[in-house]
Order: sequence, then structure tokens, then C-alpha cells
Amino acid sequence: MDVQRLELLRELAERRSITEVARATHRTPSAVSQQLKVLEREAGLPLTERSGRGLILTDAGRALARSATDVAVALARANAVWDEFRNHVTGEVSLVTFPTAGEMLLPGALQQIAGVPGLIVNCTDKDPELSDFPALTADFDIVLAYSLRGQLPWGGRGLTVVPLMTEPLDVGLPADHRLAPRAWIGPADVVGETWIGAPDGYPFERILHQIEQQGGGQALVAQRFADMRLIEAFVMAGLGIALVPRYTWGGDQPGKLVLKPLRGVDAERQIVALMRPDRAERLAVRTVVDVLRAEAERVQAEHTASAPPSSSSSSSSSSSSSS
Amino acid sequence: MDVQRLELLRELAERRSITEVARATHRTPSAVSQQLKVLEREAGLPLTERSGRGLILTDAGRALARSATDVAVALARANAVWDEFRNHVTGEVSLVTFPTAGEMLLPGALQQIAGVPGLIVNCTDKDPELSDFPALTADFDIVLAYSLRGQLPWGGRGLTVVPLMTEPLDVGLPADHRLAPRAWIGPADVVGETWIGAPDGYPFERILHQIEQQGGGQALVAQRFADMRLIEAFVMAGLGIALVPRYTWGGDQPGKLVLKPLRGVDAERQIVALMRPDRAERLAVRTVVDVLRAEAERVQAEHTASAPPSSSSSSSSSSSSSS
DNA sequence: CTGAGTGTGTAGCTTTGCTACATGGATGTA
DNA sequence: TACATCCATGTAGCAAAGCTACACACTCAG
Repeated sequence: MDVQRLELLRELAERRSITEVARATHRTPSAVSQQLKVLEREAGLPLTERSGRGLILTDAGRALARSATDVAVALARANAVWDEFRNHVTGEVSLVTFPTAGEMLLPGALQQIAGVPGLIVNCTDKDPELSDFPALTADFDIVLAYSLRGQLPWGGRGLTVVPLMTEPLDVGLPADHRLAPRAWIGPADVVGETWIGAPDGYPFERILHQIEQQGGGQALVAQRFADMRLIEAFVMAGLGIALVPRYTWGGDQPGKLVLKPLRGVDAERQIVALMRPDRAERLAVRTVVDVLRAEAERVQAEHTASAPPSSSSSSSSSSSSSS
Repeated sequence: MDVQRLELLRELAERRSITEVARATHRTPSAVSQQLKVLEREAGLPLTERSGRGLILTDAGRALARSATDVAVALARANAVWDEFRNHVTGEVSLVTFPTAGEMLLPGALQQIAGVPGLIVNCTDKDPELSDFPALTADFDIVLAYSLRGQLPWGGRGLTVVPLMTEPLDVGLPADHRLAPRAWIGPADVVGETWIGAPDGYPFERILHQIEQQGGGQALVAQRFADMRLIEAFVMAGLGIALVPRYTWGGDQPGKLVLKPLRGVDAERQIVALMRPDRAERLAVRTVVDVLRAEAERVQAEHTASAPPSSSSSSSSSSSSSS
């Protein structure tokens, strides 16, 4: 009973195709097929069955793949133990983020990580609309993801979830808006406004629905954009109001856009680090996650200390250097 | 980071010598040495250091070996999962027992196990005086061991302990002894008697000391035997009295030996199955342990139901059938 | 000093696992 | 129907990993 083979089975369970597993593990499909065949012979019962041109796992195969995860976790933990003894973080860490979180957390975090010799972090961004966060864990060590309060789509999948921060979603208004002098805003105040929304499927939609329910009206969504900069530009131009994550907002043009907290609806999102459990055990990965958590805390503290969200405070001195 | 190598390191931590590891894993010492060397190079720091003609593990080596156990456990669990799917218990199980427990539990247990096709159990007995129970787990899947109340010598070693039964230790008397009519016996009653004891180092000694303390006198130990049959023979011959495990006693010659419970001292021993944690996960091992536990319960129930220990009752009819 | 105990190097063979290429079945399209 | 495509999977051959056999160095006891 070899661990490498088990690992292959686990990959197959996630990637659903031998060709994909081969690509991910830098092997030829033939090699993967052979190893799985050996595993199957050792097991004494079929682990896969053909389905169309591809194949799917049997119940036994799925069960074995699940316990293969435990093996991988134990192995990664052993690796971490030895890394700790060497006091030397090994290897590279890959990370995907959605744009706003990346802007908020990564420059500061990577600055700190630059001080750790031998630790290399490779970052990419990915549009959250197009990407299935859990699926990304197959290809990246750390996936920065978000979810709204109450929903936790990555519970049952056996992934490791580390909460980084909960970020309030405020209402962004042009500075000369009639509601701009207010300290906070309720659903009834804004339900009749023109909104700049997010594309269908974005979780922000749910909050807009809540506002409609609570406020008793119909919100008019004029435009739908994924990019937050674009949304902010439209709001500043007076073309509508929008939901804006409080800490994420760069505050580029102070005085033209103001943020007001929203009361009466659950308007906040959880930003988390999502990982395969085995990868979460790697010392290098843990180190990066720790830095991210600290950075998130710093950002959060800075915002709550300096200014409750009504006027803009220029802050964020980031001369970032990444690898 | 190969699992086989980690396993070798774990064996080395337990067996303290490369030669021993080689013998246990059916390899030449050279092979073991080479693999450990590779592991050391991968780790980047020394895992062993020479000490006299042998070698000892460094702190790092010990730490790695400990986490290697977790890997082995996860792997064994994976194996068990697949065994469960096949509904077919694989492999052989080796077991050591001390004589009295073996006599009490094994015949009945093995009868049941005979009904499980493909499951082979190899039993041996070993004198508890000569053997270090925890050390035996290196060579046997299941070690039947005992300990007195309060002491648990196999806690810290990271071994899996499954309690099978707690067996009272009674005072064995010849049928014509002056105390034979009594329902129970206190320390003061027997402290002046002539005793048939166990060899030095046996845990029974501790109970005798307790009797002396509680009874306020000096127990005269005439003979010291390890074999319970021999002890019983001496008691029946009127040459002394002795501590006799209640359920273990065969009751071969009814009427010549009576057992009386002892009050006022903690006179009972715990019979447990002792295993390496990884081996404890194997389905075959778990099956055997389950049978042992059931058998222990049966024996205990039979004794408490049929007769409080004063007269002997011939019983033990076991025509068992299992699934 | 000798002998029995340890662990460790080197040479050579066996086994394992990979690639490269060819084959066969399922699917969708001209 | 015929054909192209996308799978998984066989076969041959090669490279590497891991083992044995043997020689050697070292430590300790008598």
C-alpha cells in the first residue's frame, strides 16, 4: 500500500480525469493509469469504472481517497516538524486572491514575508465570478475567498478554512448626495435609489435583496460591474450608489466618495483563507497564513481607530516589493 | 520525504539499534543504514549520533519519529477502510499473553475467531516477570498485559490501551482453613498467615505490602512462584495461602480450594490489550480485540451470575458462533 | 590483543516507475 | 455513415531506486 498511489487516487477524486491528474503531477497519463491499476489490484476490488470516455470513482474509491487525505495531512505535519527543527521555512507557496482582498492585504503581507529568507510566495488574482473557490485549492496552496454571513459553502468539502477578517459592506455615496450627512443608513433610506450592482451570481446580490425586503420597495440596478474601481467611479460621477467593502476601499479620491454603514441588514462578508488540509499543515503555508491574519488585523484596527466611515482618511503607505 | 524511510526511523526509535531494525523489517543492516542516511540528507540535519558502538537519536530524530507514528496510523486507517469495503479481514494477527489471561480468554476467543474466514491469529505466551509489556508491542500486534489499580505504566509511551476487564484478586485458602467459612476477609485476618507469593518484581507484591500496612503485621512469604497452577497446588496442600485472580482460577479441583474476596485493600488488576497505535487501527486487529473484549465480558458475567467466590462451580460451556 | 558486537561504505543486481508510442472505445460532427 | 477527437490503457524499453553481499572501521569486554 503505497502513499504515492493513494495520493494519485486523491488527485483523481478532485480532478475527475486521469489526464488532468497527469498534468498536475507532471506525468504521462499512462503512468497514472498504471499506478492506479496497481492500487486497484492491491485493493482487490474496482476503484474506478468507466463512464463515457472518462471514468468515475466507485464508492470504495471515494472512501479510500478520503482516507488518503488523512495520510497526506499526517505527512505534511511530519514535514512541518522537521522544518521547525531546522528553523527554516522551505519551498514556495502559491496564492490566488480576488482583486479587492489582494489590494488590501497582499502588499503589506508580502513586505513582511520578504524578511523571511527562503520563503517564496507566488500570487495571482482571479475574478471571483468565474472561479469556484473550493476548486481552486487543487492548484493553489492558499485561496483567498469570501462568503457572506450565514452561508458557508466550504464546510462539507473537507477543506481547511482560516478566517482572516469580517469586513462590513457600506453604502458608497457621492459626497454631495442627500444622505451624505447622515451617520448611518437604513434599508428604507436607499431602497428607491439607483444602484450600481454586481453581475448576477455575485453574493452582493443577496444583500440588495435583503434591502428590498426590509425597505419594502424595488431597488433599481442601473449597471452591473465586477471591478470595484469601476463601481466607485460611477458612484463618484453621481450615476448611482453602491455597496462598497469598507476596508477594501482605497480612498483614492478623498472628498468625492463617502461610505456610510448600513443598519438593519446583515451587510458584511467574511474573508477567509481556503486550503487543502494537507497543504495547510506545511510550515511555509502556515507562516504565510499567519502573516495574512496579522495584516488583516492591522488593516481592521487602523480603520476602526482612525475614522468611522464617513470622511476619507488617506493612509496606506505601501511601497510594495513582491517576488 | 518517503514514508518507508520514516517508518524505519520510527522502528529505530523503538528498537534502538540498526541491526534490530534490519531484523524486524527483513533487511540487511546496510540497507537500513543507507535509507536513514538518505532521510538525514533530505532533512538537512543529523537525526542520529554515535554512542559507543551503537547510536542514539537526536532530539530532531525523536521528534520526526514521533510524527512518523501519526503517518503510520493514518495509513493503517486507510488500510482498514478498504478492508471494510471488501468485508474481508486480511492478514495475520500476532498476540502475546501472560499465562493466566491466556487460559481465561483465548480458548473462547479463538473459537469465535475460527468462524471468520481468512483471519489468522498467532498466539504465544510470555512470563510477565521477564517481559516488559510495552516493549513487546514492537514484535506483537496485541499484548495482553495487566496493571494494578492506580498505576498506569503505559500512558506516556503513546501506546493504544484497550481495557478488557478488571479482575478482583481474592485470597485462596485450603477448604479446611479456619477462615474458609467466612464470607470475606480483611487485612488483619490474614497478615499473620504463611503466604505463597510471587517472585520479586511482580505487581502482586504491592498488594501484600498493603495488607501488611493495613493489617499491622508481617506477612511471612514461604515460597515464591510465578506459575499460578503451582501456587494453587501449594495452597491446596495446606502449605500457605495466596492471592488468586478470581476469574482466572480454573477451579480444577472443586472443594479443595476456596476463594474469598479481600476487603480493605485495592485488590484487583486491570487486564488490557496493549498495542502500537498504527497496529491498533488494522481491521484484523480491531476484530480480534473486539472478540477479546466480548469474551472478557462473558467470563466476568458468568462468574458474577453463577457464584460469588466461595464454592467452585463447574461451568464454561462455550459453543460460539460469530458473524 | 583478540573476538564479538556495532554501524557504514562499495559493487552489482533486481525491481520499480517512468516515457514514448500504439490501440480501442465513446462522443460529436460533417 | 465516416471521421476527427478525446479519453483511458496496453507494450517495450530505459533510468533510477533499493536491496544484498562483502569488506572495513570502530568500541567494548575479557
